[in-house]
Amino acid sequence: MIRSEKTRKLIIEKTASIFNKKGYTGTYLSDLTNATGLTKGSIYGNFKDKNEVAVEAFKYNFKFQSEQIAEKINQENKSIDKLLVFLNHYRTAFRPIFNNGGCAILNTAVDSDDGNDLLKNEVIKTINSWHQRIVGILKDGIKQNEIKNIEIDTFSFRMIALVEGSIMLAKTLNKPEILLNNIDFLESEINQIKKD
Amino acid sequence: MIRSEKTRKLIIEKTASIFNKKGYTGTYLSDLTNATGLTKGSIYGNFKDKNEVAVEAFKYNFKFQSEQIAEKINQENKSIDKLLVFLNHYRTAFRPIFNNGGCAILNTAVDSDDGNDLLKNEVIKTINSWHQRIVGILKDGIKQNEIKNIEIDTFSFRMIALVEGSIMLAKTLNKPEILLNNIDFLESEINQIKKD
DNA sequence: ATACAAATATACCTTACGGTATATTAATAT
DNA sequence: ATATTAATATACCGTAAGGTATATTTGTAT
Repeated sequence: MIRSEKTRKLIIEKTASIFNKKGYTGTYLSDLTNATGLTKGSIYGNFKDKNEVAVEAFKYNFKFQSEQIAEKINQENKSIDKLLVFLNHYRTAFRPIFNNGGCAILNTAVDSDDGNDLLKNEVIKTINSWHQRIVGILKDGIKQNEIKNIEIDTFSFRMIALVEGSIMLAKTLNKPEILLNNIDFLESEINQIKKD
Repeated sequence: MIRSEKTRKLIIEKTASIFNKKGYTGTYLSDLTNATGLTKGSIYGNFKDKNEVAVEAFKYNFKFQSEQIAEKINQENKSIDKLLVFLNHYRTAFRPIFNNGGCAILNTAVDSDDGNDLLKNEVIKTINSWHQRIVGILKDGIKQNEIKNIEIDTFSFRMIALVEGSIMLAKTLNKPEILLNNIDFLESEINQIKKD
């Protein structure tokens, strides 16, 4: 790895959780230099501007979670099991997620929704790909005759919405059981769409 | 109304949606002076600091919604109908809510979660009172033999979580149907806890 | 060992942030 | 009409924001 790539990586890794916690406007260049031990000159030598760092930080935060989930999902064969594995991920992952400032999608969606188009577009792309991932699993399950013929779009967006809303509540109120209970609920929902 | 009260009201009303859209750090004193037509001196004559304006703006944003809901709820007698009225509120209210920058609870929760304790505590108080409101309706319904003996806390937090998560998704993706579909779902859930 | 390029640091710019002491204006009571 | 108080505006701080031109250092190929 050439030097600049290494530095870019260093900057992204060290600042990702800061952006997630404090948001785009709330994260200052001084936060970036403090966290990395680098100077502004070095950061601007590797990134066009603060916005580019923020976008990369968001991608990193999401990737960090999605890669763990993808790994678990790929170990399962049946669609139902893939969905359950995905859900169960949050039962243990919520602690590190909370420590990292919460769900990056939720945070960045709210943060960028009124302004900052670059970040907003990135969030939209990310949600869509997450959604498509679930849709794919459901479609496959229906094809394989494992899953009933449900409204795929509605079901998958419901899963995402409930997970995101639960993360917000659980983190804000410091009540993890809200998340855990709603995962229980979604699990029972998933078992209900299972064919016999 | 004495002059200062009038001005405080003016400042809160004119800046509430700005705070909701741009967040605490993202809203500058210059935004406040531009929106109100007042000077910094006048604003600081009526508020201790920017934080106090932000807290009042949040309260105003929430009140704006909750008062409409409360009015509708009070017109119903049966617990089930109160819950349905509350949910159905969002079918039409989502447009003005989106134009105002989205759900104030969601936005402010995310915005204040890592830092700004004043705002955060206000959000927590607000969520708790909202939750208690739903809990009260459910308890009453059970007492009156209208509603089955369900897990009140779990059920009410699920409602809130799904509504909040749906608002986030619907607004970010510009797909109101996500919210509407999930309201449909919650409606059917409510009808299921109804005693025959 | 030296020349060259790539990466980083230094020093600085402009702008505007949040906040405040003071001056001015507007309302009120006598 | 005048004195007093309340409300608002003016003019100003100190600080730090985001960003950049230039100097310096570090790595690399010869």
